Amino acid sequence: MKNKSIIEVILPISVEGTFSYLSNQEIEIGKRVLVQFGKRKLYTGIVFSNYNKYDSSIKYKSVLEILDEIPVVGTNHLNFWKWISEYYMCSIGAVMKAAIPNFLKLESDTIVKISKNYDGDTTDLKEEEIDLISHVYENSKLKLDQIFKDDNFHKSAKKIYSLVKRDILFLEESVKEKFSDKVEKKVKILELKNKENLISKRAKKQIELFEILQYCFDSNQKEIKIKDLPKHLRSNSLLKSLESKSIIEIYYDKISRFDFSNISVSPIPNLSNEQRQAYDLVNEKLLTKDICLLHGITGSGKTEIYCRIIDDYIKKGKKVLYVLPEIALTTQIIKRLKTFFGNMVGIYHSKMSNNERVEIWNQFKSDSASLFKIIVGARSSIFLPFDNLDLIIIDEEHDSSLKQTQPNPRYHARDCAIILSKIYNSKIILGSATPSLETIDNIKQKKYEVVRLDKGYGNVELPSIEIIDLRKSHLKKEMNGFFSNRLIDEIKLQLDNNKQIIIFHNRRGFSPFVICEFCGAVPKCKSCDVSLTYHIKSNCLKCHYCGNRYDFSKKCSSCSQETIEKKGFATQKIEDNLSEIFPQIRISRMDYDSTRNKNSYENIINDFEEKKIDVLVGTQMVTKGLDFDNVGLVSIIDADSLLNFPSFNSNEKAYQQLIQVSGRSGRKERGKVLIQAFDTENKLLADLKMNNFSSMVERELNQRKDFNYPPYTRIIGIKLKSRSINELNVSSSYLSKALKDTFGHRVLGPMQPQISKIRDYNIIGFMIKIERNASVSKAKNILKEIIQRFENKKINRKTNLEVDIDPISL
DNA sequence: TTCAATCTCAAA
DNA sequence: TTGAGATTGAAA
Repeated sequence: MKNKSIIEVILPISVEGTFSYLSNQEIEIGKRVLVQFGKRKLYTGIVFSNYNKYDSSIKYKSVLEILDEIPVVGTNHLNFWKWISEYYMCSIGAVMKAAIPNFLKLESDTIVKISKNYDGDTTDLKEEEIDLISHVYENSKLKLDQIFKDDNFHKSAKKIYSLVKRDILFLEESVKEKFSDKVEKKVKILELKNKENLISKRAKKQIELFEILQYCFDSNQKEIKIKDLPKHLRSNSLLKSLESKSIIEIYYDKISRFDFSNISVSPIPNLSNEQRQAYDLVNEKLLTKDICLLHGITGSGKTEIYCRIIDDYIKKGKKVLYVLPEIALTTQIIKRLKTFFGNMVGIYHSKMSNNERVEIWNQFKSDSASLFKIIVGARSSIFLPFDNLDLIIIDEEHDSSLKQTQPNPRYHARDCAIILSKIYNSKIILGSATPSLETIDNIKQKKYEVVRLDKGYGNVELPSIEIIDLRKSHLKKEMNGFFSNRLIDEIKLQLDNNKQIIIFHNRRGFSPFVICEFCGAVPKCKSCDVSLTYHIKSNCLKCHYCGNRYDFSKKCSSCSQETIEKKGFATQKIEDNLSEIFPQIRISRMDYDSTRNKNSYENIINDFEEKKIDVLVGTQMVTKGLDFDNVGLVSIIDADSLLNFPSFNSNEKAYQQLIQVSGRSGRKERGKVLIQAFDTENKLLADLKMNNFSSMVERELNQRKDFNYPPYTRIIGIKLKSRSINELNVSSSYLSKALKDTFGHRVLGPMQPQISKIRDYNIIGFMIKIERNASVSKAKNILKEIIQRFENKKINRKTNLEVDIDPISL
């Protein structure tokens, strides 16, 4: 093994550990390599370490290709990956999968070809084999998995392998580069003499083009972009003919997908006194502590403060990461940041095109002096390979979208960012109007600092909150559909004042369930344990968990009566109901169904901004961060559905959500919030009305303490999933015993989740509560052993086990 | 006997 | 995660 080094490689698969390969040269850590793994398949791996000892028990393969000149991630980030994989109990390969843009992960496809040694002799061949061969013959570059997808051949794996053995077919692995530079077609002007000799007088277009070129050339412009030419002169044949006369040369120039030209920026607006104070305080506190929470009520202008601080940082040549819980929010923030910081701002999230993501990524690789100084992104942006990072802002710190739930790694961007900040020695600002209890606890423990901002920007008062007693309204028959008379009057008033209205209801579709009024049967999804939601537009029943559609009919499938009725209400029905009451107004709906198309979300927002819409009805999509000036009223149609959610953090989440929606009202002048509820005695609503966040916090914290929930414990969630209920029961009682033997009373479960079956998989959950003063990592090690034993048991083979560290719900 | 579906294990 | 040899099960 002389002159060969052994390197450890991370592969993008969910198998524990790294893998050793041989290389005839030393490869820098963080570079991508192409390696074979398993019998055939080629993967892109990332070099994790060098200088390893030779181990005779390993059958080494060699690195096939080194894919990078410059490492694609630094050692800093690899340590970060390692931490994530340990903390969240998943393979480092799973972390790699989440971290690296898809186009940097090359994978081979198996191509089926006809062997050169095959002479076409069909004797000794079966009919199916001949079919197969001719299929391969007709389709060059046929992928193996394509054959299996083909209905005619989907069962032909064995045949293919036997034909391969007989040297009739052969399999080739092909790896394609996925990323491509964006190019621009250009023309270089070479020679402008002899126009008369070269171009015939009848070639009018050529002459026209020639003259334009001449003009350019004379004004000292030696090349021109095709797209700058007039449309009728861009044709390929026209350009080709000039090229053949050596007048021009056509070529392609690599360009960036992003605009780095200097655009004019406007100054950041001056801060109000309150903002100024908060700004000063944040700066002061960050001198001694690394993490500071900016606890500012909605509409207090946190963003301006961020901008100031960002500005300070980039003026010192430093880099800032700004993480938001959702992609939808990035567009608005980006717009604002761009006006202040121009093209120093970059975006990064999973809905961007693959090529764009690679380009951003490359911007951050170690040697390139990145043009972006600020990156705004969703949770995956914590994986960008910064060479240095000085400030991380986690906005809407409490938002559960910061946590990934599916697939592994189930990481929380806020918590990971804190680790990241230790690696880079950077500061963190958490922002929220309703901070998570975990964060509040960290402040109480003096781990984080906090700065409060209790006044609205421009001294706008918090919206007035009124709770409408639906019980009374129903009794007094003061209802019109789902709208109490009080609410209708208020809507009228707002409309008369030319104000806009947002109506929030967290159920999409038309009717959340349908029921047979004769026998009481509720149609459910075949694959999931959920009732089906009626959608009016497609007149069908949909399962909101797996997306299955079913035809809607009045006829009950269990008693055959024509008595199926739609019950309950969701956004579509509210929209309908409202337009009956107010036929003349413009209503729009914003939910998962109305924002399926790429731009529909932005279109709705824009229309609302431009006041083309009077009332916006929506699900939780409307609760987050949207900033409209003219909203006078926000209404929650049915608060009870938020309050009665069986999860340990449901109150916290409900409060956060209600505050969030309320905050959409009255950004410029005081707005109103009307909450319709049956359970008007609810303490949460009282706190909300009094804007008493700390009362809610104290009550919740006491509850959490009494019942051993976070932040007083750390939770490890475990889910078992299986097609067969019987097997699941067997596995779960096995696991239950194994867990309880070691963790005792800390184990909760087995328990049925709210939805016990999704996509034909039955689910059973467990929860382990680890005391705050106990070692979580020790617990994880023990758990790992238990899981190992669980998976080695034959009876559990068909059951999937998922671990979720710090789950946000059960 | 034969073929496909399913299980099981190992990969560096 | 993937591939393929081994095992199982049903059809013929």
